[in-house]
Amino acid sequence: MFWSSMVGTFDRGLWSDYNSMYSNYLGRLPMNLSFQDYISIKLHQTDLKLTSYVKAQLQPYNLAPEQNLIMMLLWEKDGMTQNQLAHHLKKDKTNIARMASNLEKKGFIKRNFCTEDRRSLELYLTEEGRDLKEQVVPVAEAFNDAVTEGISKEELQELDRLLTKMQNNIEG
Amino acid sequence: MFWSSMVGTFDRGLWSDYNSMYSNYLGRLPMNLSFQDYISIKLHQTDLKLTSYVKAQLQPYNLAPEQNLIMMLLWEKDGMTQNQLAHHLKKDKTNIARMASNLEKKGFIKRNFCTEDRRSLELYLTEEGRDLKEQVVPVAEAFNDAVTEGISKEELQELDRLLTKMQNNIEG
DNA sequence: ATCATATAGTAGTTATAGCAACTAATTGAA
DNA sequence: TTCAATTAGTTGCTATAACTACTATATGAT
Repeated sequence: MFWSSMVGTFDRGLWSDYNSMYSNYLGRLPMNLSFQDYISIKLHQTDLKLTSYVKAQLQPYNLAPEQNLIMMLLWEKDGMTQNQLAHHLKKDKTNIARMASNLEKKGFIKRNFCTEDRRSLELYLTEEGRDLKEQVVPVAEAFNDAVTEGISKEELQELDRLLTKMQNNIEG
Repeated sequence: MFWSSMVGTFDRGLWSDYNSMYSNYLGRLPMNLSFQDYISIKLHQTDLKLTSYVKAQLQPYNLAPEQNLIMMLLWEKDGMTQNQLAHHLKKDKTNIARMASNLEKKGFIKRNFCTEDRRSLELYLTEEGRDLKEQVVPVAEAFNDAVTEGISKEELQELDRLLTKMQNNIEG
């Protein structure tokens, strides 16, 4: 995201021209602000980088990143409805519906209407989807280890706290 | 993003059932892990929340969040090429091309081929695009203030440092 | 000067994200 | 019991993001 809170610019003006490393390949352009100085942009770019990385890691298993989140939940307990998944993942139901539809097309899950509430769709793993767990969970753990390498539990808690605060700041 | 580094789960098992607040509306589902315990997911959700917030703030001005980033750069200096913008914003050139095309359709910019290099497109503000600055910059500043409220410079620097570390961790 | 290579931009595809509008099923209140 | 309101899911739309493949222009080596 953007504009949020400059970091590392305390000694220079907002639009200072310090960023000479860009001038190299931007040529005649007088460099102004580096958008990395805004914490929201940095946050956004970090998220994109992590997503892009894990996407590449999961590619061999024919799983997209967010599709994998659904699989992670189903590996723990399948039979969840799309609505329940939406609550767990804090996502719009339309996204869940489309991701579940794609997972079904790939043959990893089946969707059955719930007998108690015929509006609801329960998601169940297929054999193929169940087998995937053995291969994908290690990838997920390796990703986790890689991202947090050299970051202490205390630092992670602080990071979590600051992210929570930013979220709360724009709530209500 | 996901699976990255649990926070706040040091006293309970990975798949513990502590999260009773979900049990309320998830009904018969035995709650397992809360995905917020993974810092990458938290990061992703925070980013989405900030994006969604600023999107709503910019809606009255007919500017989408990332379109506004381009405008922010052009308000500082217009005449930049799409390629230069891509470097500044660290985005794929295809994204810049489509966003610039949309900004042109909205009448905020004009795209002219560069005379020295006829492959390049230089983006120039229209009167309408230039006038937008007066209205949108305060919105951006208000967003920045809101997000970082109650967060010290030192905390922002620490946040920036940890995000940088996570990015570096998955590089090369 | 010519031709291989590199660069700027476009178009197509897939995936995510959220909004509005819609259908079908359920629930709840009069 | 009946009808309004709610809920689960789908479809369509817009925006972002990154990949591939493509065109047109520049550049550089010979």
